[in-house]
Amino acid sequence: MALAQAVMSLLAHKAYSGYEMTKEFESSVGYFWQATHQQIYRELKKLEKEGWVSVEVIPRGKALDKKVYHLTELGKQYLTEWIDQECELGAIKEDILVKIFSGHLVPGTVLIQQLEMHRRQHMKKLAIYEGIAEQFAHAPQKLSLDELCKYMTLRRGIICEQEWIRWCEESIEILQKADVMSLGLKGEENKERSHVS
Amino acid sequence: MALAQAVMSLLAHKAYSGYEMTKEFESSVGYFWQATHQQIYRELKKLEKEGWVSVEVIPRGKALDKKVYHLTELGKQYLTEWIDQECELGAIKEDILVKIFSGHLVPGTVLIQQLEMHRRQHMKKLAIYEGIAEQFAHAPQKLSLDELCKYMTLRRGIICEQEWIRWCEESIEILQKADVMSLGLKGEENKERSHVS
DNA sequence: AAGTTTTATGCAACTAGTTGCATAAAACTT
DNA sequence: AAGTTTTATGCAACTAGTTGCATAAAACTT
Repeated sequence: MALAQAVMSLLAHKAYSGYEMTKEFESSVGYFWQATHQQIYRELKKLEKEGWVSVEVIPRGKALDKKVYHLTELGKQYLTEWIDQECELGAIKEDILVKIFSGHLVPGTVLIQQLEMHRRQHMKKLAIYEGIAEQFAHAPQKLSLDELCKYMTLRRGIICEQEWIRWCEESIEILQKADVMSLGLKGEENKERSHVS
Repeated sequence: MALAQAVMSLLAHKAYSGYEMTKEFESSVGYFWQATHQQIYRELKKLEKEGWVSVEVIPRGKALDKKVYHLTELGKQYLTEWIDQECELGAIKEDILVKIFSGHLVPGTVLIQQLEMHRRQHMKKLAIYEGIAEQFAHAPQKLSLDELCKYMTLRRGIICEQEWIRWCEESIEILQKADVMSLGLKGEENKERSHVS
């Protein structure tokens, strides 16, 4: 897996402590890679052992030392070599699709409710991404290569959210049409049943 | 995690042996949930213990017995209740976005190459999905609810692939423009360097 | 002044998922 | 006839990821 590379990818921009990096994984990087603080602290230790990152220890009195991690030349070399290698497509694990797949077990209204909830969740994410995108919008031609790279990953996030919303709307429409047409009775039946039980 | 539900979701359509289910996870269900044969065999045993699936043992002489799993009424009940519950968005772990995120470390040509490879991979997947979609296309109005549900998940797959392709093309264009404009020299520099080393 | 939240790091025990095998019959290929 | 592929199930050992803690200073809130 590429947690090591995701961590080093962040360090390629600037130095981070474990805590700062966790925050980053909860926001910006979070839309293409997830990790808990536990994973991050452990990974940073592993990367240090390999010589891919170096530690700058900052004492904080009686509290545990703050440790700021830097990408080493060796780490940078490893990362650039990894980028040039062939990679697989990311794994997809979507609860909503599992639900839709066995959706014939429940009344159409339950599916529509799920799809509407899902749509709202993606609307929220889209709003967040569009907020971040504004930072880049004011000077679109003057972006440095490193800003441009961040912008491209953000664009992917925006497109992804837009298409989830489109699919939710399309699916709700399909279900509504099906309910009116051939499955009208079945829908009523189910409504009655859930009323009784 | 929802491996249990993904397995039961398949059994909601028909009975499967572990082997048959593995094949299904490699193709149809594979575009929204992945699992190895090991995970599936173990999960089926777990589900049997819970009483959510029942086993039909078919002897095959000297070879190990074939075990066909069926969804029980209890399992069906559990699954329908799960469908109605709130769920989180799926986790995304995309190597290609990690690569782009630290893309300023490598020459633009390397990124473009990666994006083109990625585009080809999604084109392949799209072709497969569109092939499956043809089965549904000949009688679009006459689909049963259970076929309709499968069709909706397929639609999601198709939209997803199309948008990955769109994003790859957009990103390649952005990089090419940036190379010509402000970063032309840097690109040349990098080309020279890779020529020497 | 007391209580809560944020910053900051880490251990231990757990569940989930992966990799590399082993076995063996049936079907297909050269 | 011998070799390969497909069907079919499973163990053991591993790595990856999650959950529930514990600690403690600094900053903010009532």
